[in-house]
Amino acid sequence: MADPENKRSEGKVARVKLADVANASGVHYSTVSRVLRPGSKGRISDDVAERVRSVARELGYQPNSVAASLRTQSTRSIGLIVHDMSDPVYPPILSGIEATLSPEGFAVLVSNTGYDIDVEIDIVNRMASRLVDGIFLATTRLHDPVVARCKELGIPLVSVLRQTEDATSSAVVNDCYGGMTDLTNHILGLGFRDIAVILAPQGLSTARERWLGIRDTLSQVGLSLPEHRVAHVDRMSAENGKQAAQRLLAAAPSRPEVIICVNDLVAVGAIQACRGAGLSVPSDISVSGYNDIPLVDIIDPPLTTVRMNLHDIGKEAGELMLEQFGAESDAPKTLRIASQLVLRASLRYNPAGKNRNARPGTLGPYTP
Amino acid sequence: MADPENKRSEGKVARVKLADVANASGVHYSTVSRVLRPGSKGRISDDVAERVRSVARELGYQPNSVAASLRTQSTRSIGLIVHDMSDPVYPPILSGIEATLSPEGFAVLVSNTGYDIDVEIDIVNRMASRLVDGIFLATTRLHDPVVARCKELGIPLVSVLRQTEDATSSAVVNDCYGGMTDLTNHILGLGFRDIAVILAPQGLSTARERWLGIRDTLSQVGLSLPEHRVAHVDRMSAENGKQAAQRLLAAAPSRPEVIICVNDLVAVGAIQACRGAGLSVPSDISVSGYNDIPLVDIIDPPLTTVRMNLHDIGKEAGELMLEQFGAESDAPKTLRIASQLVLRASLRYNPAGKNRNARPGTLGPYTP
DNA sequence: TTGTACGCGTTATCAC
DNA sequence: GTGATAACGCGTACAA
Repeated sequence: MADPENKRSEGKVARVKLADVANASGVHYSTVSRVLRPGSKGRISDDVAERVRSVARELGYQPNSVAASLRTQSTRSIGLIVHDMSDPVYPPILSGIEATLSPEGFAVLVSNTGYDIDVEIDIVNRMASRLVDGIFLATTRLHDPVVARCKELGIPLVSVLRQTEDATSSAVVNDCYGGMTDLTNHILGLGFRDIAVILAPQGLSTARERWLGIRDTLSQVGLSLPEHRVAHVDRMSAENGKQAAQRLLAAAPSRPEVIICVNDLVAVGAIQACRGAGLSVPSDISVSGYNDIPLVDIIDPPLTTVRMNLHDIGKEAGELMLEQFGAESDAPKTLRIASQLVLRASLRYNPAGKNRNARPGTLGPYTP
Repeated sequence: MADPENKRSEGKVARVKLADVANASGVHYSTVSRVLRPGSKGRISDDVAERVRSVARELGYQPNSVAASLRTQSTRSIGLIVHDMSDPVYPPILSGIEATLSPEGFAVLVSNTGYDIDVEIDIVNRMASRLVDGIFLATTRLHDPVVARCKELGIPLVSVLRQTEDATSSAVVNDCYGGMTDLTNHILGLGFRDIAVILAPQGLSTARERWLGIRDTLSQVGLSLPEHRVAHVDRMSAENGKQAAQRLLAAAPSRPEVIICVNDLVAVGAIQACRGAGLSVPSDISVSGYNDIPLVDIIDPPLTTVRMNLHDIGKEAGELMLEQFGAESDAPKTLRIASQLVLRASLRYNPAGKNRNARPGTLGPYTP
């Protein structure tokens, strides 16, 4: 049924190989190999090289990289494993990876796990079978069996976007801690004091760093969040964000001044929930996100968020991979790419927001 | 520098191969091959099969698919070529492709062309070198040298989302003509008569079909668009859409009742342009899009658009590819996947829109 | 500078 | 049923 081989041979155009070029050039095929591979050992006389090259071009010779791979034990292909490419954070990473690795002749094998760990393990095993030269893992958990499996298989690994707790493998991540710190400081600077958060499961470095960034910044000014100002989502979707925000609004008689959300989709859901509760954003309540995904600049209201430099993360991850190939056994590195605040209308300090249930403030004014 | 081979061998864990399993099992490695491959020729005694299998498991044998590929001339890998994965229409197609092809053991090689035709040709050549079993091309133009190149190379090709003029290769596309026809009929049914459009370059089947859908539907009720109601964008971005809409609004003293846009991003830009001109959408002017990309349901105003079933397009494309592998030389097929109207607030008929410059209507009421 | 010969790990086609 | 053996196309140490 699925038998590509048939079709290929049925293509009737027998691929031209080194031997064909060699015959047509009157030299041995090893000579052809040397000519066509820049950086092979012995030098070749210019006239032979020229003749071979022109014959190769004429015959339309295309190297068979499968045969080369079998010989060299390197496929010049690398895997990229993501939960779901439909999440807009991944495509820019892919293009960053391509930016550094395509010029080096690498191809990228992309696989979606669909958030299924068993699928993920299976993908790694298949990629190992295919002898990928390395794997970019965007799904890395703080404690990750998949990372362990890659080590076991001896496959060079670079985590992107997230990192393991022990940081024993290389990674390029966004500085989520710094990003959330900046955002929280900005929020405090505006005058907000009654703050709520919607968090994601703490098994990922992104989710955790963002939470720690908030918590530490608040505690520096003596603030801590009561339980009824903290909500959680299982997965970062708008729907989950909406429900979490509804829980927040129902959890206490007074509503918070601002909801800091773990990412943009959750924030979008939170905005919807506020609307549904008859609240206006940002007149009655403010909302912030994280990621700056496309279109959040033109939703209603435009979302205040934190932008990651995803393309750079991909580029740097590519560089790190190349380094791993080169070095004998480099110590694993973790690169943290800075993010930047993107201020938009969803966040505005409104001490006298209409309908606002006053809540006795115990804090003086705060200056950052 | 970039020398994956080093690393691999430095991984010191020599891969276990057929011969290793054979030694440990006391049989010949060809026997091991037969055992491990369901559907090989000769039958194997159950006890040998069992022993071999358990030894293989014990040793952690992973087949080397590069070696297998060299032998079978099939890599069970396929390419997916897109302009830019960041365009949200592509990821669902990828996951559809994976849905049909992963279970069959295929891996997907993804490449972004960055809208550069030379890069695209290069990508095809590289994929050919890698002996991909087939290519999914999402960039297909009505007259496409890349499609020709694939034919020349004898690589099975399935276009996704777009199709060539002559339809000489297989494709799975959205029924853009039907989708735009439905939308236009709906718009006419609401009472709209003074219609403007923003079109994309007609070198792609999607852009052309959408335009033809509009044009034919209008002409069926005796309408045709004057030049000042037609604008073009070079590329379908929000920024370009904004500029095109500005040109439309400046092109005539009266403004149109509705702007039908070639896709959602362009529509988003058009909405911004209308805002910028002091117009309210949809009170003063309506706007429609095409694609139903994420978040357009919650922008202001929510966008009326047409949804394509992208995941299905990918799935069917996978099926078509498998068919091509199986059949000797199937006649190329073009599958058209239906789309559906998604009605939202950006489109509302307002005969007496405030500020509206009346324009003498010469048409009676229209019933669809 | 160029040719020889071997091996990369499989699959497939022979024998036995 | 199972073992031996020849490809698959290329890279490279070694010989010439």
